[in-house]
Amino acid sequence: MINPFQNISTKNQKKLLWLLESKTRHFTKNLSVLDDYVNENIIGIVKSGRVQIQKTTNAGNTSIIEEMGPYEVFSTNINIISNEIDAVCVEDSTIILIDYDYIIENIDNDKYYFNQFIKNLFMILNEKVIEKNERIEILSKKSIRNKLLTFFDIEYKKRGSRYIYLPYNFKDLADYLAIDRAAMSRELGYLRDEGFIETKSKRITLLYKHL
Amino acid sequence: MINPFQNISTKNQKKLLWLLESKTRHFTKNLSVLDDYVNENIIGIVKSGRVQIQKTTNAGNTSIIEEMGPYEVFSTNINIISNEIDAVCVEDSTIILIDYDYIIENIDNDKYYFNQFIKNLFMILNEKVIEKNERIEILSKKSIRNKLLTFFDIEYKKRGSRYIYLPYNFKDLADYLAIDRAAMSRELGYLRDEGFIETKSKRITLLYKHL
DNA sequence: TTATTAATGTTGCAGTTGCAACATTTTACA
DNA sequence: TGTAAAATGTTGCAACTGCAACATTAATAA
Repeated sequence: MINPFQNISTKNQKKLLWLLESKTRHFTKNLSVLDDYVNENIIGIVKSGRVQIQKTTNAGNTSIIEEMGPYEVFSTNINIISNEIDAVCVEDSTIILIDYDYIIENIDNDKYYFNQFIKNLFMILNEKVIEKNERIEILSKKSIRNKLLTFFDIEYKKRGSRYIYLPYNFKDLADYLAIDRAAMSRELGYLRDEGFIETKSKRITLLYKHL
Repeated sequence: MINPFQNISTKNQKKLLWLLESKTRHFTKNLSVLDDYVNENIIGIVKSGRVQIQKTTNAGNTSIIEEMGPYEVFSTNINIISNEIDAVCVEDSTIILIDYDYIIENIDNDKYYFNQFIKNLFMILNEKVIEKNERIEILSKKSIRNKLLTFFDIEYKKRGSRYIYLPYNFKDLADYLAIDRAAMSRELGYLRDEGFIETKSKRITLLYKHL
């Protein structure tokens, strides 16, 4: 995880935030962060607390897409794909809000801290693109089984371990894979029966050779 | 589309490319651009010609994910998700190749042209993320009908027109939506029968009210 | 023009999936 | 510890979808 302020001194951080006319706002638990900025391009940096990117289905169910802590970055562009998706504080939080256009249109290109900040954001975006690509690769598979196996493959390659610990529950995994939870549970059962995997609580063990 | 060299003079472009130790390579038609750089993070900028991001299925069929002309940017990180995907020249092309790490690790942060270049890349990445999000939103829908309708919605919002001209064929659209072409054709037929859309060659007209 | 190939449309069918409903297990917390 | 709530497992069923095979139409080049 890349800190958007890495290689920028505390003193310069302040200058930077002033230069970009950023706003630091406190949000109490359950408040939506970007509600007041619906049609703007806002970059949010979590200073303290925790923010969840949530999706609310038309049935009224909410699911968690992502959860972020201090110095993680979100934005309308990166995360808020549709009007079903929102950024919500799950604790009292302090968020730094920066207008994307202020970054792009700023002409003070000679400030070291400004350029470093953009470089950091560039690196963060690069990571986000990779994550999005992973998800697209999974979602492009046409069966639940292939979605699961692709997910396992990616996790295996990332962590280099046959043990996958889910940092969320199976409902959230099903949402991530865009499949029905019950159908996923059924397919996991088949994979278990066929000896491909073992599951114990939130840990999945990959038993197959061809990895 | 953002030119990665926008706001950088020709003279400074040369300095930049030298600073980043970039390589400008010529590729004849049908050559793979990133074959020699499989496990590296390479950014490619099309200088002349055309490059396609292609996917080859295990059955040996290739489909086009994206096509790019002069001053469009691709990279292993952004495009080459899996080893099924490759960047291939469809014409004789000249490509500028830059190592991602050279950009990140460069310490000459005081060069105007360097900072401007990163800013440009940041904007380009931002656009790519938006595109990826669009695709994820579509792929997350559970039925072919909803995938199509979501695709229509996004196109309508982007272009503001009820006419959608496909810049590719229906097979490529099916690949983009990650659905079977025949099943898509069937569903488009239903949508036609139910009066939601009209199709004429590669033009789709949206007839429904709730847009 | 005509021949050939590519693109698109159509359809039967079997397998997969979403959905709903309920059972069981785990977790949270009073 | 006990109890309620949440998470997970299970299953029948109808609908959807992928697949294959073939028909039709459009595009391309000789």
